[in-house]
Amino acid sequence: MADDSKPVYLRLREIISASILDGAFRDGDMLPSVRAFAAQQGANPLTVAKAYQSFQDDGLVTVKRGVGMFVADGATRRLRAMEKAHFLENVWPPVAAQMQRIGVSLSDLSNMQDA
Amino acid sequence: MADDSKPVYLRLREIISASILDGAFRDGDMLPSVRAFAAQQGANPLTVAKAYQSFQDDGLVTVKRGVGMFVADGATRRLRAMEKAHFLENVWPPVAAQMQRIGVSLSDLSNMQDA
DNA sequence: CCGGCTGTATTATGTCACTGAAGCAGTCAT
DNA sequence: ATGACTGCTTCAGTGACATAATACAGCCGG
Repeated sequence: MADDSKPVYLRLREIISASILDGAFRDGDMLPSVRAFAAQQGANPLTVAKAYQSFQDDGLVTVKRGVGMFVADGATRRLRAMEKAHFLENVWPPVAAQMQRIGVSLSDLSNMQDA
Repeated sequence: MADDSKPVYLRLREIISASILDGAFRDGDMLPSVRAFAAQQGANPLTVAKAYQSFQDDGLVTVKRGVGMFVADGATRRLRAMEKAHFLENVWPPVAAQMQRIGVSLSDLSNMQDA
């Protein structure tokens, strides 16, 4: 996440995912066109298309060929559930293990957020 | 961490790092030889060497050419400090951001650990 | 219809990280 | 000196990733 060392198309995917979850794009909204988003992000249109591809594979966006790509109905909710499951199964366990090794507790982190 | 999608040499580095932090190797101990560790992990000796390289770049292991590699003095403490700083600066912020997006709180995670 | 927008497919090219194989070089016990 | 261990250097192969130019296919407002 926000890791510049990762492939561009994955970074783009995360940008879009975060935008949907944050409410910048809601169900039914049209996403930026492949060419427009590519220009905005300084990337290649094909790379953007590859990022969009993963979303339509999951049925999170519907494609109206010749018109644009739209956030599917219920996609926000489903995306949040998918990301949540992925987080709890694949992200959190190793993070928790690392925290134990380096001596960081959950209460340390909650105190951080207060600051 | 424990992510099979990451490069082998980084996975090896994490195995070694965890071993040191967990006390399997203490300051002054000799690490497994490049060839031995490679055979044990089913990796290429050069790949192991690349993992070890990152440790000597940080001064955490001292190299006695022709003899072996040894955990440097105070390396355990320094490694823990380095990993802790890296975690707080680079790992935790995006994780916290993602948690907020998907609706997972710290208390949810602490309840998980109880189970 | 037509021009301009949309996404998609094809092909080619360049770059770079990762991995691997073989051999060189230093240390030490014998 | 020899042999067995150590780490290290050099060369090469593979595949993923990103970019590019070009062309095609569907939609829509004029």
